[in-house]
Amino acid sequence: MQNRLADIILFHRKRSGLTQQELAELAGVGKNMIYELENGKISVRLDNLLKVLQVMNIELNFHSPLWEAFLREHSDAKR
Amino acid sequence: MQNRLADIILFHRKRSGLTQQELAELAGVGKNMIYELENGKISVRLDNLLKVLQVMNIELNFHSPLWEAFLREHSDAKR
DNA sequence: CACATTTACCCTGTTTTAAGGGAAAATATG
DNA sequence: CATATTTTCCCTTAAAACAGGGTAAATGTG
Repeated sequence: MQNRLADIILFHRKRSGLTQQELAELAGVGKNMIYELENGKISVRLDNLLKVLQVMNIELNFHSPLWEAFLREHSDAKR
Repeated sequence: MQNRLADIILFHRKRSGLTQQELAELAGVGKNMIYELENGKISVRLDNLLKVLQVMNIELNFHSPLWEAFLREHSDAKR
């Protein structure tokens, strides 16, 4: 389970009952891109990755101590 | 705050007191790449983005209902 | 075990990112 | 207000991703 991204993609695709080809078409990318993604390539383009994630309802998020503190400060305005 | 990634990068860079140039050098990418990242370009290469995030201690993670359920099931072995 | 489907992995041409130089515009600082 | 620093954005060249075709290997299924 070292390369997480590849696993997540594969796992979701299988669960969705899609072939690489079908997922590629749904996401609007090439079939090779899906294959490479599932096989550990990390030099893919971010926009393409995002398309694939969207199809399978996978959310992407960032966090760091600094950013969380910032968000906390600025969410006070909401409530 | 529509384009989150750009904001996160900018925010962290400023907090770190780095110029685009310096961040680029630390991450081992070109200066233009940092500029573009901070200005909403999302067709950057994932490996380059990861390098930048690492320098600033920003974690990247994925989540989806399916994946969380899976992790929960398999974390039982740990305890 | 035969057959159908899917995946792995080649190859080709096209398109795009990436790096880094340069210089004007914007911003910071004495 | 003058000057130094930083950012924006143009240009060029090289490297790499991308799409999609093809086919053998692997896997699934009757």
